Amino acid sequence: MDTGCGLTLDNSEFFANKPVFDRHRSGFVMFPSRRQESPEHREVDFFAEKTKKPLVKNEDSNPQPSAARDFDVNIGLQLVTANARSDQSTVDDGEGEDKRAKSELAQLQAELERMNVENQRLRGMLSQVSSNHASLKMHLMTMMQQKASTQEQEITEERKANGGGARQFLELVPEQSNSVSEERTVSGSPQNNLDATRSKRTGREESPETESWALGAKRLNPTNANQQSIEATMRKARVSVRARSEAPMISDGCQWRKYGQKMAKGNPCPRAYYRCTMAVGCPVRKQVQRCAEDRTILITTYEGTHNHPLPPAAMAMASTTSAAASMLLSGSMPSADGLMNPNFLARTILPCSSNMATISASAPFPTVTLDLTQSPNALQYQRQPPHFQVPFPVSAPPVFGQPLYNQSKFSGLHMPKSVNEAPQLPAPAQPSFTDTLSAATAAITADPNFTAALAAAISSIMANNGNHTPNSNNDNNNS
DNA sequence: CGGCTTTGACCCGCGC
DNA sequence: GCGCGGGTCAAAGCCG
Repeated sequence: MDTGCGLTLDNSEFFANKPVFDRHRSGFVMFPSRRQESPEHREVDFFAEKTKKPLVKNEDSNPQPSAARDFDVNIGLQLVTANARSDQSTVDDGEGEDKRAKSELAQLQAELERMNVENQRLRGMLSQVSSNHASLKMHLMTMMQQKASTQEQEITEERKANGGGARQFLELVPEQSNSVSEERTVSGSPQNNLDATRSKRTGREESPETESWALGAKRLNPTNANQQSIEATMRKARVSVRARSEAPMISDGCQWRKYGQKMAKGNPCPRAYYRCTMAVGCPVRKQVQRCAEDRTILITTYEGTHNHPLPPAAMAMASTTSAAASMLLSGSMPSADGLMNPNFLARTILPCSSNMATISASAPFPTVTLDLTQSPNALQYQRQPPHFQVPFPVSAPPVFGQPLYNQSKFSGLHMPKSVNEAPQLPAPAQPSFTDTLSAATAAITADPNFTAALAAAISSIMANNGNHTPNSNNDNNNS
């Protein structure tokens, strides 16, 4: 099935490195024969690597002048071919033919095995890096929050002094962002209470950390309460992914357990509720539902942040949703940085998506909708009124991994544009290229979410590399 | 037998 | 206060 946006939504084939814990089952009534079908063939492997390519690739047959070749770590292939040539020179053509073929086969198999090991190792490293980044991100968000309050205070003071300018600045802040910000900072909000009670109800399955997250905002000192509140909002922030698929669920590399199903009003298709079971007490949940108007569209809504290391296959989606959630939150901040981010978010989160990302800060949960369907009218089906939309035309070709890399690589250069586009920012007039580059670099290094998107990109690159240049990894490039 | 799905019941917030 | 809808629970049953 072609999604038209480069996502492999074909149910037929998964990559050999697909994690063993990927064992989803369908939950839709509209597929009554699901039990009889192989689960692996009934789900969309959203971020999985594409089908295997032949081990030996003729590198000269399709030269790629693009930046993609920068990631071709070519070594093993030449060794193999060199050996083959060496064999050819020393072995007679007649009886040695089979021998040579077997030798080549053995070499290739050994090479393949080595590649797989190396691949796993790199994926593990990526997983660890991403895990570290997640904790750093939380820390950074706390600091950003503090900075925001400081800025708000300064703005208020400036407003007292100047009047007009600051007022204009504040009026440019989308209305909803205030409410979201409020939601994030007011620890005693009804939503927090709701989640607290829900955590109590689900305490049997939730970790003490999760419970303390929900209840802590009430008891802890202001600083901790702030962080707890941020974490609470991080959990509440939702990322909705719309993808065209006939499969009942997208495979994102995580392990999910279905805990409920409901008929939602206005939609003949039931909504299924899943909980992440990769770690005890992981707060991440997701809802899967088909679009009422177009049942080929699968809407998957993620909520929360994983509290455990993720397998590489899950990294892309998790990083994307995490980045979307955190950017959404930072975008709701009443600071200049916050306003800049939604635009950057839209360009960065899923730059390979062919249409647009919609950021909805509407109650009760701020939601980012990543529309991966090709239909230009896809967004019209959204029931929630978008309070501000960030349409971003993407020129990336319809391949998931590589455009992500490209976009991630260059999205930093978009940043200054975004900065300049943000009307509330007094950007310097016509900055020089050096300034632009510096700003881009600063933005890249300063934006915590870029790294998440980058992690997703790297993951995709690794997936792609495994396909394009299976021989391109060797021990010389381990570092 | 453990883990999963199914599904009716329950809880809670919200609007009237 | 009541009804509705969303979200979750938990017992029962299924499956490997």
